[in-house]
Amino acid sequence: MQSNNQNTEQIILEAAEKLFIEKGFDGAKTTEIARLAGVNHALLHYYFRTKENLFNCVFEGIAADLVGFFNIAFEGETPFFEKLKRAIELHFDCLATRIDLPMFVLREVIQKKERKAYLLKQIFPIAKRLLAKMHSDMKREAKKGTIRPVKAQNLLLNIAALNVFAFIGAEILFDVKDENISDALKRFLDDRKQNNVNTIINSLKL
Amino acid sequence: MQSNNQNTEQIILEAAEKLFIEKGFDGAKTTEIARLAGVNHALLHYYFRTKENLFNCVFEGIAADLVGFFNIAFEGETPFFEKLKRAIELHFDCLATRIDLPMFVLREVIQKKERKAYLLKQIFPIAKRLLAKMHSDMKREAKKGTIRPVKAQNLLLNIAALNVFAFIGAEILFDVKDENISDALKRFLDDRKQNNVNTIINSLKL
DNA sequence: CCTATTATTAACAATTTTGTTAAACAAATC
DNA sequence: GATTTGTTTAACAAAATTGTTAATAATAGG
Repeated sequence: MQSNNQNTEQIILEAAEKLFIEKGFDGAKTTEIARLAGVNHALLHYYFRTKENLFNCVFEGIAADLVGFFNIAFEGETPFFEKLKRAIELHFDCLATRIDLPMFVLREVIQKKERKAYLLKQIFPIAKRLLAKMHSDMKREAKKGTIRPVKAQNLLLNIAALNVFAFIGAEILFDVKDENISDALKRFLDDRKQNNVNTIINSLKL
Repeated sequence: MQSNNQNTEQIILEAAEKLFIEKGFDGAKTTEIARLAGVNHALLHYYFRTKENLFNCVFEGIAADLVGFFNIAFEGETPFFEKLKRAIELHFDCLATRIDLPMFVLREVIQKKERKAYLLKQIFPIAKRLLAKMHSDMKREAKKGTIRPVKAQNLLLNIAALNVFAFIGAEILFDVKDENISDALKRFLDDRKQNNVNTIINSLKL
């Protein structure tokens, strides 16, 4: 079953991604990754040189996705609360595509300061732009008297907290391995999504 | 510098706690724990037999603390919003005593299903009682028309999300190693604490 | 003070883990 | 078809990691 192909690299990457997400950098072993990928473990080193390197390939891809999720929202000229609702739901849906990504990134970022530095460097310019946009929108609304005076930073953190924690909670309360997204889990996430929108919006409304 | 004492066990436990929290079960090595404790690494096995065992001693202590934090709140006959405010602040303050505990427990619980089972078994009866109390209080308030109709489960999750994420955020945005709780971090946490109370209460108020 | 018990260490050992190397194998190029 | 280039494997090796054991040091009890 030797593939002798360009996509061997991809197969290793996919196995690595699965195990790194499941067990973390320290918990996942290169031998196990190779075994899961169905290749000799020397091949893993042939393609990626070191475990660290392989991990970074996985991590940077995921981090880029996750960072991008913040980029989409808060553009356009729809009314504020509509825009806010859309942003929260969009962010939630992005996270929902792989339930275990948020916890993976948090875990690895908090554990190793180089990764933290890497992520912050990615996030900072995006967050700054987003916060500026939110701030100006919120100032306008506050002047109109339609929302409470809340700092944009706090609103953003509230959204992140509620959305991210939905998936952390899901990992604690349900079995999220593999593709078995049970009905109970689906209901839980739907419920949390709606709750998050309502909680944020109601907390702002006057 | 041989202590030859009863407290050697305690010294090892403290070193283990520090490294397990910092690096996780897989990342922390028993040799390093012994070195940090200043003892021969055979002694670690003499007292705790296995790494797994040592970890459980650390973990169960911390988990018990963390679980207990939910137990204090929502008793007494003060007005609902006062009670709620007090509960949120108390929970926040408990977590604040060791900023890195929430992430530690989440990480380990999500990674190993035995630990998850252990924690859930601890949490379930407490959460059930708490939710029942919240539910009856909230029903009364809803009837009075002082709060929106929100499920107690969602309110509890919202509080947990906002409070826990304050410390996860702190770990990402600040350097939380050791005891150097910087002024900036202190301000951040104070700000988040107040924000969390306001967000929750405003999201409920009609 | 002698003995039994407990605490501690040095030395060892099995296994795991990451990584290398040289050789086999396949594919493409000339 | 020979040569070159890139892919894959088996075998090896060093270091790390967890754990054991037997001998030594300290302590307590009689």
